[in-house]
Amino acid sequence: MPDHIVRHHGVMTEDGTSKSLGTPEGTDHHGADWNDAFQWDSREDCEVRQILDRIADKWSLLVIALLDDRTLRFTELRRLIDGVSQRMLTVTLRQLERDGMVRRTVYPVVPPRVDYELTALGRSLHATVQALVVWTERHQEDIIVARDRFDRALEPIAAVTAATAVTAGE
Amino acid sequence: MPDHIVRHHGVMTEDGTSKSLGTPEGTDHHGADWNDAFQWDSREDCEVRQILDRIADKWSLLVIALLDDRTLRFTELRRLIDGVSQRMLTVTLRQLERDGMVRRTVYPVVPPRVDYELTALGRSLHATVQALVVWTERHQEDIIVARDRFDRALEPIAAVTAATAVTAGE
DNA sequence: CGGAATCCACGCCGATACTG
DNA sequence: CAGTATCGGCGTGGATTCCG
Repeated sequence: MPDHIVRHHGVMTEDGTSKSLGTPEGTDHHGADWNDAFQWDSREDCEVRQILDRIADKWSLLVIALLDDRTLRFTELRRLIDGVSQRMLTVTLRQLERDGMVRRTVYPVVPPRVDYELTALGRSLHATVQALVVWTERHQEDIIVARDRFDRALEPIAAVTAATAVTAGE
Repeated sequence: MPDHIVRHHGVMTEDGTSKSLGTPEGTDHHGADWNDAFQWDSREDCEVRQILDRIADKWSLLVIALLDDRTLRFTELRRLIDGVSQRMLTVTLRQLERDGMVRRTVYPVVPPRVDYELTALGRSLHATVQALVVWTERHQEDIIVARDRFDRALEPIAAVTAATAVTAGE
């Protein structure tokens, strides 16, 4: 048995909710005691959560990063972002424009020319987003190692499960 | 015509790619000149992008925020996160465990007790994530205002479109 | 060139039932 | 209590077509 899974033995009570293992206040654990510690609002309809879902979007982060300090045309963005479809790029840019992150400029020429650039709000977001990107770059090795450990720890379990099934089946 | 949409008039050429509007180097714009400016890798199979997609996940952010400095049981997390299904919480926690963000501790008691807590890696991520949350909280008003402006600017266009359709139809 | 609109497939996710 | 397994809806997003 890998001891990093079961790291500590409980009191072997039949009640997992026993106070001897923590949980001081019983069931009343989601009242004011966690909320006042500047934890954010967990409600589903919370504005912050909706906004986070939007900016944490798969393509939004890329667009914001690429538009930093330079103006790009639609097709340029399309080329720079590997794997994005025309539809998703359009949708993403519209959302970012709606949220005030991106300014869209249409030139009345033919064929059309449309430029996209970050607004002040978008640039301020970029700084924070960049911090997240930097964190990811600096820790990606740790994450890869953790994944390998996790996956290798799981393989033997799968093997045992298969063997058990065979044994039980015959 | 709202002038904030067409903010600047081009040269009225028939070629939207005209150099007179910018784009100094012509089509060779995605070579080394943008990549060496510490811009991140835009390739779809890039590790950083995959990891970002994961941690920017709808539920992951909440779980990481809630596990900061405290250990929680499965059911506690379930109660604290409004709207999460048992399935998604399980999946999210497994992914976070696999990525080395969360430590899962199983107590061999009946009924089972499972504790979740952040690892050192998870805590370091939390700091960065928190910055993003703080940014969102501080700018949510700006975003709401921007959305209202955008939506109100769009309504008259829709009205004109409908009127035009009626006129053309009769 | 930069979209908008339509169609459709795939995958995510919720609901439900069952297990240890 | 803390899951796993299975099914099914439906939303997301890709491919395609057409337009200004």
